[in-house]
Amino acid sequence: MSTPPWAGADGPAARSRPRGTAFLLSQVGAHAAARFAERISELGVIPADVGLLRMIAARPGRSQQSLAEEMGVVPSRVVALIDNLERKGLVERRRNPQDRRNYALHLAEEGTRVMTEMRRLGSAHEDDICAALDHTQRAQLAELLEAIAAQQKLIPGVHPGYR
Amino acid sequence: MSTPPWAGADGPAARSRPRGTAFLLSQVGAHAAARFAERISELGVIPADVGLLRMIAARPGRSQQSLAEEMGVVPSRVVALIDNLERKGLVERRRNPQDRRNYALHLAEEGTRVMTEMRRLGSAHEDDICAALDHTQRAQLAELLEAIAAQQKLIPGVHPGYR
DNA sequence: TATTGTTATACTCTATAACTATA
DNA sequence: TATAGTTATAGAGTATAACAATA
Repeated sequence: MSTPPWAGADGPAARSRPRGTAFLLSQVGAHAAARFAERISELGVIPADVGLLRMIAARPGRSQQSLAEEMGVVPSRVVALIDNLERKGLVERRRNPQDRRNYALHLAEEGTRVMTEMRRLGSAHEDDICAALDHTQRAQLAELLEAIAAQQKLIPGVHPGYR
Repeated sequence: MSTPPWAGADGPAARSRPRGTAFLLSQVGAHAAARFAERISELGVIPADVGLLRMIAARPGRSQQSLAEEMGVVPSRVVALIDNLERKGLVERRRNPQDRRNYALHLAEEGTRVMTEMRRLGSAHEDDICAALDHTQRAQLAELLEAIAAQQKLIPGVHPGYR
């Protein structure tokens, strides 16, 4: 790990001033993301897979192209990701008889099962990360973060770090 | 970008429930980290460099080995990072006459100048990220994040994502 | 000629392990 | 024999661009 400049110096003098909020945000955020990745690894998926599965579940039959656009990645990246999910039996590529150029992507049965597991893990993750806060504080934190997210024009549900 | 499962589904029904706090944390945190990396790129350094410079500034004369341990990376990784900083004239490798196996690392003049710039950028970054919040809210956010960081046993100033 | 998906290629990042020089 | 640092190598991840099939 490295220490960004806004982290405060190492000496006792510097320790006394409050650590930067932006640094704390990115430190705690990275920790949360790492812990989540750890958790879902037991399902054999990576964070990018989680996003793909959710996008397919939300709109079954969509094409790889549309996923690439929404994820902000190049189509060839989606090929590899879907290859993986298909090999694990989580997703099915079905030929579209109307337009045989693209695939209609669907969750396989195992994919649906994994999605259920992911929701369970997501809840546990939430409780783990917020264990230090009571119900009121969690709501407070969420409110503050949502204010930042809105002002920074972050798209709800889209995670710039998970590709 | 992908959407983790705790992000809420895409449909209107799912939109209605509050987005997970853990997701928001990692989303906003990743955004903050990316913006910071963007900012410091004008200085020609990456986040890992920033950490190295700070560690060297805090304890001049230390060895590459000690940096590797504190960063939690392999020594060969430090070689490349210091190579870069030396090539840019930010850091000097000085032979230790007592033990000619290791180097004593010091900031070069340019390195000190860059550190000053980094502090300036760090302040601007802080104001940018927290622009949506007033002074009281920033303190509140910092308090909540510090509670999480402490409970999760995060080491102050050590960023798991910046290596 | 345009579009979807795939493959080939190359580039970056990083870890492992062998190696050099010093002790 | 042990330690600090370096280099060589290989592997993962990912983007670019050429390509095949279909429209």
